[in-house]
Amino acid sequence: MADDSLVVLPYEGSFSLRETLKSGQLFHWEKFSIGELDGFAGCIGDASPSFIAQRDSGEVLSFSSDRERVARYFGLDHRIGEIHATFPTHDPVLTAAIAYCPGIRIARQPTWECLATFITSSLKQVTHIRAISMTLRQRYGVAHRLGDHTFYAYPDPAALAAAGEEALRHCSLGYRAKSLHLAASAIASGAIDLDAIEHEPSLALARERLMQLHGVGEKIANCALLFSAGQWGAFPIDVWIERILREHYRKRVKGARLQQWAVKHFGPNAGYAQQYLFHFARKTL
DNA sequence: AGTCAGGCAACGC
DNA sequence: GCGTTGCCTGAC
Repeated sequence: MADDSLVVLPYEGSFSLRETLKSGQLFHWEKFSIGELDGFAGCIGDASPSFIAQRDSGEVLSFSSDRERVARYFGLDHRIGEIHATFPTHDPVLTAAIAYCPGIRIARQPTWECLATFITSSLKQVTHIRAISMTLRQRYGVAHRLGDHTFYAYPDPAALAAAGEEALRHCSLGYRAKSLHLAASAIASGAIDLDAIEHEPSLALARERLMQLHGVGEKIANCALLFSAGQWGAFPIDVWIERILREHYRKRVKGARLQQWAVKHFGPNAGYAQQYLFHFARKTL
C-alpha cells in the first residue's frame, strides 16, 4: 500500500480533519507523513492502515485504493447543508458553536471498535482512552506495517473474549474489564448481533438492544449508535453537554427528561448538533 | 494526599 | 421515578 498513489477526495461544505480527530470520537489515529505530506494514519476495522491528509487549501488526500473506505469513515459524503437545514432556526448557541468549528464531522466507525472503545471510556479522559485503545490493539490486534511503522487493528470480539477478563484488567481497564469482556463474549458467541443492531432502523430499539450489555447505559449506547451506525438522532449526554445545556439553555432537568428535550429541540439530526456543541463546550466553558 | 474525570449498576427510598 | 454510592486508574 505504501507505493499506492495519493488522490484527492471530494467533499461538500466544511471539513477539518484535525478538529474531527480531536472531537472525542476517534482515539487511535497517529501523525504520519508521506514524503512532504503530513497527515495521519490508522487502521479502519481490520483493513490495512489508511492514510489521510489535509492541505492548508482544504484539499483532502488518501491512497487511491482506499479512497472509498476513508471517505465513508470520515463522513466526506455527508450533505452538511441539508443537515444544518434541520436544526432549529433561532438558536444562537448552536449557531455560535457551528461558527466556532464548522469542520467537525460525525465519523462512521466500524461498530465493534466504536462500541468497545466507548465501553472503556467511562470516567476516563481522552489521553487515557487513547492509551487503552493502543494497548488493546498492540496486545490483541492484528499488526500491519505502513512504511517503517506498525499499526494495529482493533482486536475483534473473539480475540478479547479469548483474552479473558483478568488479562484485560491488566490493560488499565479496572472495573471496565468485566464489561468489555462480557460484551466481547456476547458478540463472539452470537448472543448479541451487532450487525443487526447497526442496521436496525429504529433508534429506540437499537439502543434498547445495546443497553442489554453490562456496562452499556444511555450515554455509551448513544455514542456507539451516533458514531458507528449513522443514527444521527442519537444524542449522547455527557458532563460537557449537560453543562452547556444547563448554562446556555437553562435546562435544569437531567437524564431521560433532558434527552427528550434535546431531541425535540434539535430535531432529527440532534446528534450532529451535539457534536458541535460538545466541542464548543469543551473549549469555552 | 486528596480529588476528580467525557458512566454504570445496584441499592435505598 | 429519583437520588446515592462504589468502582479501577492516572493526572493534577
